[in-house]
Amino acid sequence: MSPRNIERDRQVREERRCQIMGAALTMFTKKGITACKMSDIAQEAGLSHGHVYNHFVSKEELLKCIVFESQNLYTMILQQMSQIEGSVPDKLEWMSKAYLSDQRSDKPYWVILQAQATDLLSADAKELIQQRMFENLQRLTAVIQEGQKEGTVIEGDPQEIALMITTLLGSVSLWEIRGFNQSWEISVKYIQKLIQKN
Amino acid sequence: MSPRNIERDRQVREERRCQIMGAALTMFTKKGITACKMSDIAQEAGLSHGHVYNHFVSKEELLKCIVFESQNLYTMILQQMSQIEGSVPDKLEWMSKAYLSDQRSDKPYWVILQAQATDLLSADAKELIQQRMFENLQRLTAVIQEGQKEGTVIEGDPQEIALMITTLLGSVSLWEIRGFNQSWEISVKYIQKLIQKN
Amino acid sequence: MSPRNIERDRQVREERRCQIMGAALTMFTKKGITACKMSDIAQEAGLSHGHVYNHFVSKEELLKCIVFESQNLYTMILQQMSQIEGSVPDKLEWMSKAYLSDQRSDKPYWVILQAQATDLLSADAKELIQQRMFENLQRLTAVIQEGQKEGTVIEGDPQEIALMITTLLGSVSLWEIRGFNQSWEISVKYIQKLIQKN
Amino acid sequence: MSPRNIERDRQVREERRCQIMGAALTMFTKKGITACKMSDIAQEAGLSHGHVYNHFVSKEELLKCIVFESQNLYTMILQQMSQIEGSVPDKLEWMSKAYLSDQRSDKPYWVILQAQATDLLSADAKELIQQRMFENLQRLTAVIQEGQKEGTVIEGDPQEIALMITTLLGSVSLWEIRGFNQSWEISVKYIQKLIQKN
DNA sequence: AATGAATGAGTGTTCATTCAT
DNA sequence: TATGAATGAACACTCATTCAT
Repeated sequence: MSPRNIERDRQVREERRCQIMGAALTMFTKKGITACKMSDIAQEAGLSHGHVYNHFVSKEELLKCIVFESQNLYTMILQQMSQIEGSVPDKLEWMSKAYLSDQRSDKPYWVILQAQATDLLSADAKELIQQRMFENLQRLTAVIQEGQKEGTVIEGDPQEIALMITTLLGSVSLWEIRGFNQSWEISVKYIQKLIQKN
Repeated sequence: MSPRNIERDRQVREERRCQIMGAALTMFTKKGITACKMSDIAQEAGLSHGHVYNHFVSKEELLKCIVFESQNLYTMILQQMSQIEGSVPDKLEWMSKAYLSDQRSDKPYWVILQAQATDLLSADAKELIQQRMFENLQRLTAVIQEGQKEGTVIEGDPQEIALMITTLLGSVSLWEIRGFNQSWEISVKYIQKLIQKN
Repeated sequence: MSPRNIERDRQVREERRCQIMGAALTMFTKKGITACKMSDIAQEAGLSHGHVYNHFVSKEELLKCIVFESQNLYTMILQQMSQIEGSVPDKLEWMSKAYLSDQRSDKPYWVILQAQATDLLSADAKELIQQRMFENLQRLTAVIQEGQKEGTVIEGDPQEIALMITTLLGSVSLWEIRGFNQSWEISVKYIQKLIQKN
Repeated sequence: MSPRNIERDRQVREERRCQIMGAALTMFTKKGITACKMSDIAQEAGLSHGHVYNHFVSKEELLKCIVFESQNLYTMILQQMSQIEGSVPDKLEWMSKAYLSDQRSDKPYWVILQAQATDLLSADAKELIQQRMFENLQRLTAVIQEGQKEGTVIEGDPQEIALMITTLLGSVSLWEIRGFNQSWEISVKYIQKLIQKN
């Protein structure tokens, strides 16, 4: 009735939404997006499967939201990196650590990978995901160019280099899933090596 | 008694088997292993879905065979690499090209990745896949050690280096799936960069 | 070419037919007629499943032949009984023993029972089976009447009594299948008791 | 939280369960357990086939429940029989009528028979069914012994006699299925005859 | 909002039957 | 005759989605 309650309701609703998305990311990671049932997600989130549909109209919609959210997080990391003080290699080191340490058992990269390879999503949705990926790639490319200008990053097509780093980070994040018990931390120095000028 | 040509039959049977496995690798790559139907595979192979079961008792069995076959191919590439004349960086270059060029639209790495994350396979099967992965990693590690001895490869834990190379190769092989149109060929020089002594 | 060979061929063919029918009776008993595959039968008979179709056009046909054969055997037992020297109770005792001892692990009654309750057979076929059953029932009824005339069998509707005996014999033959380890032999004396005049 | 009436839900759920079990007994009787489809049962029960699985995890499970339920009903009849006033022959007469009249077109004995002979059920399940059958046989045996003590039942191994009665009841209950139109009622006097002292 | 009963399209798998050899 | 590769209709079972309460 009072505006207080309306605001409160909106907040609660938003919380539920996050709760579901978190649960979905966890379960999509654990079971794979096709094998993961809506009821798995609901159970992980602690509510009934019917109720999930009060927040997301379909599994497809839910997946899209998760993917976009994950991409936004990556965008934010890239933006924060730009504002780091220091050389470009320093920035990249910070970014690598931020990207890899952020994840516990959830693997957003893994979910995006599956999303791009399933037919649960429409071609349009996939296109949009890809476009956002490119935007993030451009953000990284810009930093690489900056590094080449300041002479701290190897020569070569900056987009190639950015692509190399992005995909390598993703693959490293999958070590846990694949049964490699190495910590992601060791990868940071090799990524540095990859871009450093001799 | 039998009016059939036993030897001929055996050959045809073997061919059909390969045909099915090829089709399965293609379709698993294209649709994802869970979303890919047995009838998709049958259609791609040009036979009825029922007949697939005369060669593989289940989808699980078929997946296992494909994964093992793919791992065997990688093993063979690693073994051939060892016998290449030249320095270790030369060997690694040959191996990278062999690994990446071998694939057209089929992405064995992608299928293995999914296989490790699906619950279509039993824990036992996954364990076996992982074990074979480690064996291949050891083969690569040995070559890295050789390179360190001959002084052409950077110092550092050789297994870490091998893991980085493996990871990089895998991540590059997914470019096509993810909608990056860059050719894999540019990646070879980065592997060289990764291992080169400064 | 020679009549010798033609005759010989006919014999061999007839043997094959019996072989298949025997295998089918065994396997229908063991697995149930719906669950029993044509290839189970072929394997038991020692030939390929395709070859079964050179002797029986379908599973339905094969089942019908077995049922008719089993009914014929029962008919023969009933006919032989009529020619036994002695009182009607003696005849019935002989018949009970002949019926029950004839079977090893094959249970013709069990197969007929299933045949009457499955939709593998057409209504027409079931009707025919039932008609033959009635014919056999009439044969037994006649003997009961004879016994009533000679004063060795209880009064009452002779067809009722015949039905009682027939179905009881069938059920006793199923003891083995049902896990009762009692020998069928003990049942004979109770059947005697059932019909004897006080 | 829940806008549902828990108690009401439980009741409805229980009703549905009974409804399905009843439909399954009917259809298993009519078509045979292997030939009977889950959707036949669902249709008979007036709901979708998918929903059956919300109550029984599999066809096997459903069959087991029906068999156990049928055996429990028989157990109850045997227990009630023990408390009947009168001689043992009176008790047996009551029991025979209770057993045979209870069934309309459903034939629990027929379903149990099939259950013991199909490979739909595991060996363990079959064992359990058999064990319960023996328990019921023992209950009947005890009554026979009682009759022998009071001098109203013939001498002889009481378990043999109990087995004969059980067998006879079963065989009579199949008359309808086998196309014999005789009423079961006539059979009651034969059971009396079977046990009566001369 | 919140639940879970209910639906039915969809998928893996089986098996009777056909037919080229 | 004899084989087994090949087909496809059929069925058990699953799960996203809907909706009455």
